[in-house]
Amino acid sequence: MIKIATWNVNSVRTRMHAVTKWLSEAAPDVVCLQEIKSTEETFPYMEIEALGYNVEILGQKSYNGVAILSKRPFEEITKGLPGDDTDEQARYIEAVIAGDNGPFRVASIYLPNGNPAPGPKYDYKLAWMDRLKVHAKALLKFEEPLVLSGDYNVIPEAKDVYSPPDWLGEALYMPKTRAKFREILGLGLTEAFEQMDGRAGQYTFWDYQRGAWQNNEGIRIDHLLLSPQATDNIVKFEIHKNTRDGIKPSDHVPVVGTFDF
DNA sequence: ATGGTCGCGTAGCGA
Repeated sequence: MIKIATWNVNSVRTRMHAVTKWLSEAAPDVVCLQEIKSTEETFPYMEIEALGYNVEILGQKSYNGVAILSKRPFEEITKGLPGDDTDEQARYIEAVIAGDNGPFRVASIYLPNGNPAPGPKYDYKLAWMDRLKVHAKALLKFEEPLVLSGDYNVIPEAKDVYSPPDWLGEALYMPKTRAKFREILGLGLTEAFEQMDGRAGQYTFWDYQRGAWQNNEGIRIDHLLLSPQATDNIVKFEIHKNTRDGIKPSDHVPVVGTFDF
């Protein structure tokens, strides 16, 4: 069994107390981190490697930054989303890892927020989603287990947000955003959540402001997108809500899939 | 109620 998790930690250095505790307790085999807000110079390699993980990052100072942690060695690493050589934001890293019955591929994705919409930031979001679609289409041709995991900054449906009317003008919920997300799914990917759960009100993010966590005013924006070969082999899906409690939590919680790879 | 909270880095932006 391979346990694959995604977690937007909102600064890996500030979150190390929570990250090390969760890694020890949940013991995932592969972890996709987003918003590490660190470069290779400042990333806490030692503490994470001490817990038994190999670490690869695409870092950036102050903003963004993604990482993949794996108990198994990496067979291949790709840094950056193809399709725009001028894009300097660190939002994509991909790895091939050996499973028990052959290799599987995992990506750590930090899709742009896109607010305010409309505007140049929203244009960047939509263009980034187009690039992701092109790349996902190419990856699906391998016909292998593939898990595209991360903070998509997309609320797929009304059931995935506490108050849909409040989000109509938000880049995370605008019709064009959701349509593009459906286009990506339409390539032949399945959302792990929809496959295994699908209920309304299952959130992965609660804002720091306005007592959102205490009032359960959340949104579901962290997703695992699966190729058919991964969908066929998922055995468990969990949202680790308890990490939203405690001292200095991230505003996102881990989303975890277990696979018979 | 046009606020409110984080993180980075030390002003103001991004979320």
